[in-house]
Amino acid sequence: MNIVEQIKTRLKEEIVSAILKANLAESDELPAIVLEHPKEKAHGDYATNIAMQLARIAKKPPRQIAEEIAARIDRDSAHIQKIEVAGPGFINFFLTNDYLANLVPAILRLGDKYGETQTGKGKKVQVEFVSANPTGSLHLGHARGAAYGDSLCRILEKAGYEVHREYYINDAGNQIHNLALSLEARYFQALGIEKNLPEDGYFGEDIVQFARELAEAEGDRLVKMDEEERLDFFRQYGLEKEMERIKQDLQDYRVEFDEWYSETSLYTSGKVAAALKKLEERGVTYEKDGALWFRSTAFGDDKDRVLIKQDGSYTYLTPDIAYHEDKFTRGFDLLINVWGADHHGYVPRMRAAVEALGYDVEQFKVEIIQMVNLMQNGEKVKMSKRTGKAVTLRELMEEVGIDAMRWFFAMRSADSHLDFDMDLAVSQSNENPVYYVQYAHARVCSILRQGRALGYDDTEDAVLAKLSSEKELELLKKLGEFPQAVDEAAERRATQRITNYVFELAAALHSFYNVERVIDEADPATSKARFQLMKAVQVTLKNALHLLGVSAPERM
RNA sequence: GCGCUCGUAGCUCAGUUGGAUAGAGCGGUGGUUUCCGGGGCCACGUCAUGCGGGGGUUCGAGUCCUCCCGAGCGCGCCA
Repeated sequence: MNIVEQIKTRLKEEIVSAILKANLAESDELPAIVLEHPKEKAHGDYATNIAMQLARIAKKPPRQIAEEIAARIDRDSAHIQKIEVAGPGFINFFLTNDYLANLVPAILRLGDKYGETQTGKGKKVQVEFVSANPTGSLHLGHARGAAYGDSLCRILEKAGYEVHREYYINDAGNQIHNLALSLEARYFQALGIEKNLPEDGYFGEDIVQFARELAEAEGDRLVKMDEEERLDFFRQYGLEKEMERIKQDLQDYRVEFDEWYSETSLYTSGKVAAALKKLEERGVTYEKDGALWFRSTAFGDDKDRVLIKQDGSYTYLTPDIAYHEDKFTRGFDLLINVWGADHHGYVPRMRAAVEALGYDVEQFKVEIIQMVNLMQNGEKVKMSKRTGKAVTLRELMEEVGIDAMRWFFAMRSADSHLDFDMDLAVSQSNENPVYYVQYAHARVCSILRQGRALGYDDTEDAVLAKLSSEKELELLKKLGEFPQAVDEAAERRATQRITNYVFELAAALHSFYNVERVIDEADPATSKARFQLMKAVQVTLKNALHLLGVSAPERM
């Protein structure tokens, strides 16, 4: 348990024991003690509203209850300097600062591990994200989903969860057939043979390029091939090339996956048939108009859904149900799906399927990633200037940089629409939050370099009680909040909790820096303590930025 | 028509299981420089008829319920 958690736990225990001592409630009717971190500094380090909650049970006015509790708290054992009863019955706790001195050595000892918590220990989470069809380049919407999903995974891991990152490849079905036809047409065209793309084909530059490479490598060998054989080839080839490109884009974007799960494999392994059989056995299917239906309305969906079409083929839903059945049988405690906003209508039927298969819907979460508007010169950018098509992930990486993208996509809650300001993202100025926080890190590194040149070091004994000025204490408190920020971000699946934390920590650092001097040769004892404080800030900033996939440069 | 999401300062957005005087950045104004990185810091104020509007639940509502308005998206035997 980290230091701040220890302090809070101790305080809660002390509050409970005070309530019991005052006979305000029996232990079995006691509500959970909530400690909050008041926004107003004048309200102390922690505050609890327990007196208001007890008003009904104890049948006394909240303020009187608060006074009775406050009087019975053992201040010394809970590191309390002062207790105040305020407002309608809040109890405000002002802590002594002695515990903060332990924070710096703890952070230095933990290093990269600082911020890790035990919250998710023993829980297996599977996160499925991006899962873009392998029929073209990743673009803007995928960029947001990838940034969010990857940061979420990193945060969950930091919070102790065992995380499995997965990309579902839709490598079966119509769209792959269309990909093959499109590639075939482009290949013929590359050889100077006229051939049209199918109406719902894919017109991307990527396919033109693949076809050109193929024409160079293979000449007209494929033209002479049997048509069915040829389409098979193009299906395989197109899929391979598209996935290769997607994987490269994601890797460059600092997004990693543990598993690339093939839809086709669900068919070949018999999992689709097995899932269908399970649904039939559970009595949630029926036949109508020559098709097989899933009675999803029995589980809250708007209408029933087709599983097997009249022509005997499956709908998209069917293998997806098999996929989720498979996820559950792999023993995950929680499944998180990150989907684009255009798929939100699909959520009720998938949830219905999860329930119909006999699983707890609470273990199935869908995070909807809202739309992104690219803004440039105050106007919406509809299409790429270069290609006239949708703006790709690759183009954005080249134009605004990975750090800015990862930060901007993580900094807003996923479920609200986002205006991505390209001008701001590329600006190297204080308007740009990602530069602001990276600058803080670079500045600290610069101080550390100078300290080391004077012989300071992280491991020597320093009198950390020297860190007692207002700015130092604020900075220490902010450093101590990191594990809690990780927990909250994981719990709410809210990446913006981390960007906000990093920003606050950077601000606390700059604010300290302007008032206090770290390296002062006239006062080596204070300098040593502050040097270690700076090292702790550097470690924490770096760890927090790492959760976002944003680099922590030592120089800028 | 139905459903989902959203509506908080001039702009872009935070706001933890309902809690005290609703915040941040940017934009604006004024300070700050013999100083470890001035890409910083500090202050001000706006500007919110108090969180789109009305009603309700509650000791207490931006947060929960309900109705209305507005925006986006979705409503296929497509994927």
